[in-house]
This record gives sequence, C-alpha cells and structure tokens, in this order.
Amino acid sequence: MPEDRPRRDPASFEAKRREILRAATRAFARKGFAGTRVGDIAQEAGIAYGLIYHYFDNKDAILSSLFQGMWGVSLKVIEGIDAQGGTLEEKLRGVAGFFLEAWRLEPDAVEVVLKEVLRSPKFLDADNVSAFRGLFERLEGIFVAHAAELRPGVDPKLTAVLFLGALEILLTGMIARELLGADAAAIEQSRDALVDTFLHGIAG
Amino acid sequence: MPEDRPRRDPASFEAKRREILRAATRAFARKGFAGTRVGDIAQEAGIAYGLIYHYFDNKDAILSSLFQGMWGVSLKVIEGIDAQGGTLEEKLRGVAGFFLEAWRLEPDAVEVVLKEVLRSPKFLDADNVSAFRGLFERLEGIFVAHAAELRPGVDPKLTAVLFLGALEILLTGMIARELLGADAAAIEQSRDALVDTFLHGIAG
DNA sequence: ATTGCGACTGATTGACCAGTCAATCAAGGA
DNA sequence: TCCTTGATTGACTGGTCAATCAGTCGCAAT
Repeated sequence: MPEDRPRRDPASFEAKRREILRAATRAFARKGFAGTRVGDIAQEAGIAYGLIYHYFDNKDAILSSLFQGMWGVSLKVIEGIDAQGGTLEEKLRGVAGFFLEAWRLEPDAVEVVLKEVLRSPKFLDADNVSAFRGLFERLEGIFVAHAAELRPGVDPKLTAVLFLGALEILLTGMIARELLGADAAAIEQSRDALVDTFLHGIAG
Repeated sequence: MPEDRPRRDPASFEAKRREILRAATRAFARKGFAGTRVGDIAQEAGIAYGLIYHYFDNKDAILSSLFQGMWGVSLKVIEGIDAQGGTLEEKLRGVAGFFLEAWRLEPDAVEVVLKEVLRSPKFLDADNVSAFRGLFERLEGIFVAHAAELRPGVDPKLTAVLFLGALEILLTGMIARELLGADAAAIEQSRDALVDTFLHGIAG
C-alpha cells in the first residue's frame, strides 16, 4: 500500500522558505529590491542560485511574501488593539507604538516594506492595495467608534489617512537616521509626539 | 572675422528640452519611470530615439531635471509665503494649498515627482536629499518663528516632518483617486482639514 | 539493489533596454 | 557653390539579469 506520509516535509519546507526570506530581506535592505540580484539572495542564504526557484515562483514573489506576512500580522495586532477597548488616545498610542516597535525589532523588514512595497508603483497591485485598504478601514473604524471624543466636523477617513501618513514619514525619517535615535526611549517620545499632535494640535 | 553669434540658439534649445521633458512626464505618469523606455519618450515627443541623448545626458537626467525644476519653484514659493508674513495658520494653509494646487494644475508632474523621486531610493542621492532638506528646514524655520503660537514642548523639526508627511500622503491618496475629488472645492476642503488637524487636533 | 522523489546545483539562455554612432539633413556664411 | 555646424535619424552593441533546465545527490520505501 502507498504510504500516506508525504515525502516532502511541510514544516522543514516552510522553515527553509523563511530562511531564504530573511536572507532576501537583509539583501533588499542593503541594496534595494532592484539592486539585489537573485544570485545575491542565494549567496546571502548560502544556497545555490536555482534553489531560490524551488521555494519561490520568482523574485517578485519573495518581496510580496515578505509584505503579506508583515501586513497580516499588523492587521491582526491593530484589530487586537481595537478589540481591547480603551480611549482613542490609548488606541492611537498602541497603533503607532506597534509600528515603531516593529521597526526596532525588525529594522530590515520594516525598511524594505516601507521603501520597496508601499512606495513602489510596481507592487501596488490589486492584492496589495486591498491589504492596504484593510488597515485603513480598520483605523477609520476606530475614529468612527470614538466619534464622541472628536471635534465635530472631523472626517474619519481623512484623519486615518493623515495619521498613517504621518506615521509612515516618521518611520522613514528614523530609517534615514535623520531623526532622533533608535532606542526605546526615543521611540516612545516620537510615538507620544505623534499622538499628541494628532489629538490636541500644535497650537497653544 | 569669426562671428560671435552662436550657431546654437539657446532659446530654442531650451524650448525643445522642455518639450521632451513634458512628453517624458506624461509617459512616466502613465507607465512609471522604470516601465518607460527611452523609445516611449521619443515616440511621445514625436522625435527620433537618439535625439533624446542630444538634449539629455541619459534617462535618469530627465527625471532629475523634472524634480529639480519643480523643487526649485516650490522652495521659492514657500519662501515667499514665509516672507509675506501672517499667522502660522495662514502660512500652513499657503504651503498645503500650493502643493495641492500644483497637483490640480500639473497632475502628471506632481505625480511623477511624488512616486518616482521622493519614494525611490535610487533618486535620493546627495543633490536631491539636500534639495529636500532645504524645504524641510524652511518649514521648520516657520514653526520656530511662530513658537509663541505653539503649545510648549512642541518640537519644530518633528512637526515639520509630520506636516509634510501628512501632506504627501494626502496627495498620494488623491492621486490614487481613493480620496475626495479633484475639483477646487474638494482641494480647499482637504487643505483646511489638514491644517486644522495640525493646529487644533482631532480631540473634542 | 533499485527505484522514486524531493533537495539541490550552476551554466546557459533569452529577453530586454540604455546608450552609441555613423550617416543624413538643413541652414547660414564665405 | 561649398563648407561648417548643429539637428536629427534609427540600427546596432554590450551588458545585465531573471528564469530555465538538465542533471546530481541522498534518503527512504519496497
């Protein structure tokens, strides 16, 4: 009788896939997506060129996989923050804090997603845009739910866009090392400045 | 005697250069910089392939020229808004209004600069970064000058980053047609929402 | 032992495209 | 008329690189 036991072990397959993904992330962070040859990824991972294509359909699929993974986690965390309840201020601090912390823990991955996916026309395809929209809608939902805490006339959709935009540029600035430090205290300070500015404005 | 009169007419040379630049801008807006072949630009401009290289050093130089032109004008306008005086609110409204208006009048050019220069690691070279920094510093200067109108503890540099970041994402959203309309009224509304949020916050 | 399968290799291929260049054209001056 | 010079043309070259593929290796089941 044929054995049910599959010849390919899914667990080790996934493990190797992740290993390649991590190597690719390092390479992309160093030289950019376009500047990274598939051979560079193979070298970084310590495997042969052709093996990349055993684990990924093509070069684009590697970047997409990175983005989808990060984005899925992000969406779940934001949903968790929302579900947990609390004030609007606490939720916004949670959202901003999560992305800033993600960068502290996984700087390469965040940098690559920010620079190569969110900012590249090429990767703004249907799948990614809809993933994108999911996060925006979730944040917009938070603003709608907390409408009582907002000044009248504040548009939730526009506010969501402005908040994420400001957060994005904050991260971009930190990545470029133009802005503040990378330690936990500096991150906390940036997060608070962002949330305070949004909630209370800069006017005296 | 040799004539002083130059054989090459600088005025018509510049005119043709601008013509090519406009054709390239259209092509870049439609297919992205990387997706546009030099042949596409030539076709769009109705000239031969090789002639592009008579007017520009290479493909990159075309995009750089577009950026430098736009950025130079922007910096001058922002300086003018600052010099003209007025309240902080008026100045911020002026800055945001200028960029939004620029997009209404020259959508292709603004879109290309936004998507292909500001967001591309490749074009963030020394020249462009320093041009970039000029605008940031000018805006930061405005916040410093109006410190009396600000809440204590507001960091001018961080505020400048957040303001331009939010403005950038607002434009990006409008370009993607996800957000609001493109008519003058919608633009005015977005501009006011941005400035109001920054000055007074969203909290009630 | 042998066979079947997934893991793995890296040289080769084929497409793409920026940039070059030799040749032609048009206009002005001698 | 003939020369000079800049404008113009587009076929061609050279380099790059993603993706393929023919094959090797090692293990596990029969």
